[in-house]
Amino acid sequence: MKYSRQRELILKSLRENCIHPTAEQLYDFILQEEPTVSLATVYRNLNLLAENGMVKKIEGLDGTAHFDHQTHDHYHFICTRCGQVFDVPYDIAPDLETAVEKQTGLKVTSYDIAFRGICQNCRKIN
Amino acid sequence: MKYSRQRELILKSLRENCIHPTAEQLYDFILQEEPTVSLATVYRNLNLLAENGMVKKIEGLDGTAHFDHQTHDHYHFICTRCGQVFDVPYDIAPDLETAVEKQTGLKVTSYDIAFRGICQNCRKIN
DNA sequence: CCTCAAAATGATAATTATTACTATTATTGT
DNA sequence: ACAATAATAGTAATAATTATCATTTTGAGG
Repeated sequence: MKYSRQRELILKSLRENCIHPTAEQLYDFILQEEPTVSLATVYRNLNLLAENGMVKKIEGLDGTAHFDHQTHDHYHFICTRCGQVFDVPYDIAPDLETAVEKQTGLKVTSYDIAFRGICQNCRKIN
Repeated sequence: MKYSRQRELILKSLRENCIHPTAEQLYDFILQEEPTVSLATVYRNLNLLAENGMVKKIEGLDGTAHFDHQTHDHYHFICTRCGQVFDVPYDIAPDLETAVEKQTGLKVTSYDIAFRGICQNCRKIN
């Protein structure tokens, strides 16, 4: 994997954006700093970075993929009203790989949990 | 919600298909019995049935939505080689809603776990 | 510091999954 | 049987993502 200015910018931008953005959201953000990057480059690099474990790709929240600069184990909660994504700490359910393997014999290489609900902000409003 | 022959057929077909099919897979299956149903009808009804809790919509496995006739609490494992989806029993991690609420204050209304790995069949082959 | 092969890019076309639209048909309560 | 309402088939439209490809950038070796 060779260096590229664009990839560095994408990674830096993701780290500055703690909202778990989609590729398109991150693209819009990046355009402000560097208006020549291509949407395809953003998609390409986010997937590449995810394959290499440098970022996390989160699927199953709302149909579109989100990206997370935090790579340590943790889960996610999406507010079904405002769409905001929150982190859920790993220790609410640690070591599920082992639990699954014990019960089913299936060897888990990765997994995600997508929690859904209404966040505290939206709950207040209504 | 009025009765419709097509919806009944869709539900019946899903129950006969324990492979957690996508809308399109189920559509192909249904065509053999009833060649006049529309793909749109399959999508419409699967979503409708899911909203009413009669089937489960599974997202986050591989980018496309799968459907499950089993409505009781359980999780899923997808083989990243052959794409087959397996059930994972609920008791490997029960009552996560409460765990999340205790730790974060967020009220969970639903959640899914998508486990990934290589299934036992694929493991044998390679 | 040149050269060149490999990798990355931007721009856009293509694909895939899903939803929207609309005229027609089926269902159901009266 | 009638009318109101919901559902359908068929297709167009949309949204998200990936593929393509000509051009540019990177980095290792002479």
